[in-house]
Amino acid sequence: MNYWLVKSEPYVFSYDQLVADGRSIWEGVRNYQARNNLRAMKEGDLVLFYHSNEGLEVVGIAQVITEFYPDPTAEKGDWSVVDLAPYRKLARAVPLKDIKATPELQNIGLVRNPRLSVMPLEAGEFQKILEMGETEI
DNA sequence: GCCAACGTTGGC
DNA sequence: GCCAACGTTGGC
Repeated sequence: MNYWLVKSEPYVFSYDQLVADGRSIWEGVRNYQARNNLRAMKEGDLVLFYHSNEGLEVVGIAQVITEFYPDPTAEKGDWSVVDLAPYRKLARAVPLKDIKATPELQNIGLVRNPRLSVMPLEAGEFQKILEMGETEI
């Protein structure tokens, strides 16, 4: 089991939209590092869902339901997508400022490389954010 | 709306 | 292959 965090601008695609749709293709990644992270995802992996630009908080957990395949929206280039389904909404959203204020979370991509849209998390980091979100899985 | 950080592009 | 210029992202 691996753990991840993805970012989405909520006015483009929010966690609530994922819940409403039941599942979603995670399309449009055009960054090699983010793509490689997508490709490392395994079915069943859990993915924290972060709202960028607006909200600026981790709002829920998604699950990888289909491992990577070619991005149908890519006209050229070697890009990949996965399919995600909603897993559980956090009881309490975890704001970026709280993450930045938490010593155990100083190494995650949100803090170290704010522009990366798909990033791995250590199990301990994932668990810490769940605790902050008052959520158990 | 600004701007810093980062990634990509393209001229040499 | 280097590096300057440019574009994009995303927090503030």
